[in-house]
Amino acid sequence: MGKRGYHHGNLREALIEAALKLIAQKGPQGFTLSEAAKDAEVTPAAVYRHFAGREDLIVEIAVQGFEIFADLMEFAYDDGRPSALAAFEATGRAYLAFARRYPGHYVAMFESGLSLNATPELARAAARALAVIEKAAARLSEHIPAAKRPPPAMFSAHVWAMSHGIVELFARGAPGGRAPFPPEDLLETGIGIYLRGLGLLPPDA
Amino acid sequence: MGKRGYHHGNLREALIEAALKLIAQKGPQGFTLSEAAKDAEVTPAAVYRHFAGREDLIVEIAVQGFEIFADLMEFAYDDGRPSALAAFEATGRAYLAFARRYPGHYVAMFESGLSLNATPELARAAARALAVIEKAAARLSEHIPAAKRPPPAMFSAHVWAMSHGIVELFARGAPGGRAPFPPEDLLETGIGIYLRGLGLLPPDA
DNA sequence: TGTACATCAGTGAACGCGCGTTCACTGATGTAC
DNA sequence: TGTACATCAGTGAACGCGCGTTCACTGATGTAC
Repeated sequence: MGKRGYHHGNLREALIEAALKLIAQKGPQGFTLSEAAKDAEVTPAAVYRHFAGREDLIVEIAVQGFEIFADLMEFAYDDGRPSALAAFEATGRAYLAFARRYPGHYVAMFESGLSLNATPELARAAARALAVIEKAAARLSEHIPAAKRPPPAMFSAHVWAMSHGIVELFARGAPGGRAPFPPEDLLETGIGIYLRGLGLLPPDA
Repeated sequence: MGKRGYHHGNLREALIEAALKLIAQKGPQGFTLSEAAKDAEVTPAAVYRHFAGREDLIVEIAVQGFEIFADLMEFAYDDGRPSALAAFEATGRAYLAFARRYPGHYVAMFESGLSLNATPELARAAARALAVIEKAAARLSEHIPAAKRPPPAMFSAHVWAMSHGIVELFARGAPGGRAPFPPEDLLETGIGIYLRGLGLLPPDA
């Protein structure tokens, strides 16, 4: 990768990677600029060639995270194909896959105490990601008889809450310690039961 | 309360209260011993008359929290009265009420990165609290035909995940920002739909 | 192809700060007589 | 009731540390001629 010589070559990326590792390991508050710099084999002062400061680095990571997150979910949703239900379920799996594969991003996005309006760029990226979840829920809920249909925003809040709860409690080194079941199974069965409650799945599927 | 004079009177309690306030405000990593001491109008060194150190204070708070939490949920569960279903729902409401009324405790318990086995006392308190959730779920799930009954541990994991997700995403100053609905409503409707999916509530209740 | 030079990424020393923790101490409190 | 004394909760100064950030600098790189 060419860290030979005086110039690093790709310090910006190296700092982001180091920060991601640290954030995933010790949480967003435990992360320090100095340690990220050390990981990238560089003086702390060098960080300021690429970022305005500590906060700016975290924001950058959150922005990147929301963009990957939105892309992943959009890809999984695939514009509602082959069916609203299948697309919805794929989106849920993408949520969990993202949390699992990009733990540092996930933490920066949802646990750093960052305001999603910290910068316009961040606000835009976050809005795009959350819109995918809401669209998937809204489209699916059109299949529910209007009389017993919950508001789409409520539907998507339920699904998001269960997904987030499973990630926080069972997909990390979290407090409960050992997960009683694989998080993927928990999410699939949990959402399945929920959808059955809405009449979107047959009662004994 | 008698902070007159040289001796504080009830410094231990005052420190815990200050720490709770700080933890709820800035998260467990943002909390510092020195600031808690200042809040209690005392020198940082005075803390060491009552706690072995920073970690010990957090553990103490988590233990207290799990004990209040377990008591609240046991009271709400009321040994399964008047029915397994009603008791289960009351327990869920107690979960949310606890998170709302004791935010500092909740954060210390579930977001401080503390191992629940940090001390035997903590392990015991946590186990008692989690056992209430599991018992409520197990008793309720006896009403499901054995063939389509999920394992009780999975049932309670779902419910816990949705409760925790709602707390984290919508009941705090959290990322989503404004909650789309009151958290209490979200939990009630979400769990309601889930229970309907299990056949524990009539399809159109 | 070779040389002069502008650019700018990273250095290294320094700053002020607040942290957790220790230590010898002091003086208010409560008990024994 | 009054005095002597032991207890021990809180003080205040000090420590070493790592933090985020600044600054003048240096020297590798790449371009212009």
